[in-house]
Amino acid sequence: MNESQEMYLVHIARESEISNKPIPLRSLADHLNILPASVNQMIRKMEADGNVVYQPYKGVSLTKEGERQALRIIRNRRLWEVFLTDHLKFNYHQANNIACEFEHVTPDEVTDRLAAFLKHPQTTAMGKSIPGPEGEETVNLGSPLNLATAGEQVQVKNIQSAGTQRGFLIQSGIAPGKTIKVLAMKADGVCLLHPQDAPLVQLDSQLTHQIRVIPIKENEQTPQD
Amino acid sequence: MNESQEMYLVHIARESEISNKPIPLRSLADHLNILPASVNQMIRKMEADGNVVYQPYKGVSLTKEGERQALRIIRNRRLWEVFLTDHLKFNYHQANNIACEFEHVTPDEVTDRLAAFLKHPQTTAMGKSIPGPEGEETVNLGSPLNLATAGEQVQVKNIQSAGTQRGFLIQSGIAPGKTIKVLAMKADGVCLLHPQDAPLVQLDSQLTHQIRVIPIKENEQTPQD
DNA sequence: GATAATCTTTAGGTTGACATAAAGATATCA
DNA sequence: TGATATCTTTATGTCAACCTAAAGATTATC
Repeated sequence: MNESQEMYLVHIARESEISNKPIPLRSLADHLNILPASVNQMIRKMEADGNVVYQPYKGVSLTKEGERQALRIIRNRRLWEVFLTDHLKFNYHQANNIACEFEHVTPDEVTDRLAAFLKHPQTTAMGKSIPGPEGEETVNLGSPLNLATAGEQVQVKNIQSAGTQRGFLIQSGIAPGKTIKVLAMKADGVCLLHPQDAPLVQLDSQLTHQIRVIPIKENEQTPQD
Repeated sequence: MNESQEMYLVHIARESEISNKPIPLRSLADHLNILPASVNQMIRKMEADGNVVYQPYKGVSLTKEGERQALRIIRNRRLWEVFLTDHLKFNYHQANNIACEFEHVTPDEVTDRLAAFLKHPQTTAMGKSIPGPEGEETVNLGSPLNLATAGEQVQVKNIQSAGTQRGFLIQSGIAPGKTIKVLAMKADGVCLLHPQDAPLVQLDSQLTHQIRVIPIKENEQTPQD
C-alpha cells in the first residue's frame, strides 16, 4: 500500500461515514484533484488488492480489509491533529492539512505511542471520532442532522465545524448536549429547528451536515450532567 | 524539491560534516541503496537546480543554497528525534529511522513550533548538533578524534554512539568534558589514548570517528564545572 | 608507461501515477 | 421513445526515479 492508495481509502471511508452508499468515482476525482479516468485505473488496482469493491457506473465501497486499513490511517491522522492543535497550537484547519501528510509515513508503533502520550483522546478538537488501535469506534458520534425527520427530537453530540460557524451555532443554542426539536427538514438539508432554551433558527444544509445528533424519545428528560 | 533530492542533500551534508572533501557518488549510491548510474542522473538535475556542484570522477559538494536546504532538513530530522526519544520513548536508532521519513513532509512552521515545544534543544540524545532556524550551528561540537595528532591534548565534547559502545567509552574515562592525551594516532584512525583519570586505552577507528573533541592547550587546566 | 581492475558514464528499458482524447454507457426531458 | 447532455471507460502518452548493460575514464600494478 502506498501514499496514493491511502488517500483514496481515507476519502472513501470518510464519505462512507456519511452516506453509507457506494462513493462515485467523481467524488474521489474532485477531492483528490485527479481526473476520473485516473481514478478508474487506481480503483481497479485497489479492487485487485481486495481493499474495495467497485460496481461500474455506481461507485466504490470498502471491503472489511479496506475499512480496517482506512480506520488505521484515520486514527493516525486524528491523533496527529490532536498533537498539532493541543501542543503545537495550530488551528484545526492547519492541523488537518499537516496531519494528512504525516499519516502516510507514521508506523503503527508511533501511532500507539502517540496515543499514549496524548492520554488516549477519543475525539479531535473538531469533535471527530478517533478509532481505537483495532479500528473500533470509541464514542457514539450520532448521525448528521440532515438525516433527522420533522417532528423528531434529537440531542446534539458533536459540531464538526470550527471558528465562526461553531461559535454561531453554540450561541444559537445548538451545542453538544443540548436537545433540539426538528420542526421542518427539506430534502437538501435546509431545516428549521427549535433549540431547547433558545429561539427558532433556520440552517443551511452546509451547517446541517456538520451537526451530529442522536434521536431521543419524546418523553425522555434531557440528562442533567 | 522532492523527497528523493532531500535524501541526497542530507547525505551529502552529513558526509561533508566529517570529510570536507567532495563526496564520491558511490558513497551516495551505497547509502541510499541506489545504483551509481542513477545517482549520476539525479546529481545532474540537482546541479542544474543549483544545489550542488559536481566535479566528474571526483564527487559532489553543496552550494550555499544546497547547504541551507540541507541544514533546514537536518534541523527538522533532529528535532523529531528529540521528540521521539524524549516523549514517545523510542531508542535512538528507531527515532532516527522514523525521523528520516517525517523530515520530508514537515513544513518549516511545524519545525519551528516543534522546537519551541521541545524548549529549543541544541543536541539530540546522541549528541548530534541541531542547527538553528537559519541553519546556524548552535553549539561547538568539536572535530572527530581521528583528526587529532599524537601528543595533542583534547577535551571530549560529544560521543556520537549509543548503547554498549557509549557505555564502554564512558567507563573507560572517555566521557563529555573529560580531558584525554593522544599518545598515538594511525592514519586509519586506530589510536592509543591516555584518559585523564583512567588507564591507557586503544580504540578502533570506528569508535575514534564517533568521538568529537576540541584541542586544549597543554598548560590549561580542565575546567571544573 | 602499459595493462588490468575498478569506477563512471551513457543509452535505452521498466514501473507507477497521472493526463488526454475518443469511444461507450447512462440519465434526462420533451 | 428518441435526442441530447453528462458521466465512465478505454487506449495511448508523459514524466520522474529507478534499473541494466555496455562503453568510456581513471587508478593501481607491475
